[in-house]
Amino acid sequence: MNSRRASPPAAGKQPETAASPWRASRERLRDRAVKREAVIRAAAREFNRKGYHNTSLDDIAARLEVTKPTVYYYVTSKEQLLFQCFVAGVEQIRAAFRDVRHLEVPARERLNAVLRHYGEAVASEFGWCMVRAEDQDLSPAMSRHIKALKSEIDHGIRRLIREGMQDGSIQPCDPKMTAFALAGALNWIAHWYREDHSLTGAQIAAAFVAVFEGGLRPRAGSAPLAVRRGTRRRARRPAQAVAR
Amino acid sequence: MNSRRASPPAAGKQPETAASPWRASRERLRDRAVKREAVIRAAAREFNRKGYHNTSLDDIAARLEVTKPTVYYYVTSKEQLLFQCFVAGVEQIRAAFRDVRHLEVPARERLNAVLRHYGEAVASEFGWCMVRAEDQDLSPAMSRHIKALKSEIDHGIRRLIREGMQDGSIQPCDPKMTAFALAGALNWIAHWYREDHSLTGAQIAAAFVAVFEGGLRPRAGSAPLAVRRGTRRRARRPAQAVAR
DNA sequence: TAGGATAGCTACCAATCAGTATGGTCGAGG
DNA sequence: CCTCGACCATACTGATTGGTAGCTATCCTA
Repeated sequence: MNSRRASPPAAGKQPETAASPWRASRERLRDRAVKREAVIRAAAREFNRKGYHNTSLDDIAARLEVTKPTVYYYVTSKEQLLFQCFVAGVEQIRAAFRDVRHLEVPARERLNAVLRHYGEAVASEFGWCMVRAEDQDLSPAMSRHIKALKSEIDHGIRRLIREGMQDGSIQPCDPKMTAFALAGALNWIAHWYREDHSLTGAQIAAAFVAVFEGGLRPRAGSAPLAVRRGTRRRARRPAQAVAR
Repeated sequence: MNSRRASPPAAGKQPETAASPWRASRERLRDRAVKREAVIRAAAREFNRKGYHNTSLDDIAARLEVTKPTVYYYVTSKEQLLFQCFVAGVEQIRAAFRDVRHLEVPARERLNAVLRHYGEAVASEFGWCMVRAEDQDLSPAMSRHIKALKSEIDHGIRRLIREGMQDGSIQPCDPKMTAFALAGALNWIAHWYREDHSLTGAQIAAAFVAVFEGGLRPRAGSAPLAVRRGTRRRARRPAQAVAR
């Protein structure tokens, strides 16, 4: 599938106008891989802005100052484009699991680390594609592939939860439902983050982890947990959480 | 818009094959409102199964054993169809807020009650439409309308959180981020519930509320588990949470 | 300099689908 | 029995869009 990945897409940067690798015919033969990545990245941005179905390949091509057949020169179908975006996002999360595997800390802390990376990935430019890649839009084969990847991550979270329950760092709970709740909250970031960039992905992830960890019910000896009193007047901002 | 709503769509039932009010030309003149609702409900089911863009109005019509112009006889556009499904779902949540308004219990418990209803609504047949109604797919006017409704719910949750912080029933936290986390987790139910009906909507909502309340970190008096190492074998089940 | 590979473009096709024009059918009121 | 209007079907359009055929231009190599 994604053979020859020169470098992981390095989400999070988003140089905004990311000078398309064409233009200067001088560097035309540069490297096929970097162009391919530019295509995928451009697709991710457009999907993020307008959704998969509302984005035509002409749109993506225009964004790169190229024509549609050129896009097809680097990608075999629109479906594959979505799939590649998905993989780029998921890969960041898989990396997070690998990173914490060897840490010698309680499972809850390993889980927190994964969740933080998870949140950052969802807030990245590939987040939308990763979270919203619908099997309804994909061929059965790709759908299976995607489900397998998602399932892997899900079970990774569940495993950390179980380990935490065993080493005493996590409250006894239902691993499946808890994993669903955690992943759901983080996935949803992709829906509203685009319109509300008041925090970075890392800050959001950290805030979420704090909520998950402590829970809503006040703890015995933990009054001064950050946050000054003085309930802010509701700010009347456009942001919302219910959806998008 | 939805004038003459005979009875609230009563989600949750889903008589599955909900005998379309057509069929026997005998009852043709029955009641316009019930037919209109049947159209909306059928649309919700199809959207839920295949997604908005992968569902044609011919599909919906076929499901009702009718033709497309008939659908247009009860609805002005596909967009409006989605909008009506959205409203049907959101109305359940608004009702939940109204219900708890007068309860004389700590804000945390009122919040929990709302979240439980919220979760049930998302798991209902209108859940998908409510959660996935993309402003990208809608005209600016309807998009604004939907955002307003979503925002209303979001701020309702935030308000309950603030009230809970004031009456001491909720741990000090950032109301905005906490509301996002809660709503996100619940919204995400719509993604996977369709494939995993092992629990009812109410059970899921209850499980989630339990997680939110207690948090992951063990509480003082509640976890006598000290614990050996020995990572449990992973269970290898098909379900997943990451998305869908 | 011929030949091949790379890379991109113009022009087109075929399919899908939201939405409509038009006309038919059936029950009700006169 | 006859018209009126509610209701629904047949058959069409117009626009979009994923994808392709085939030509062209540039560079590398021999």
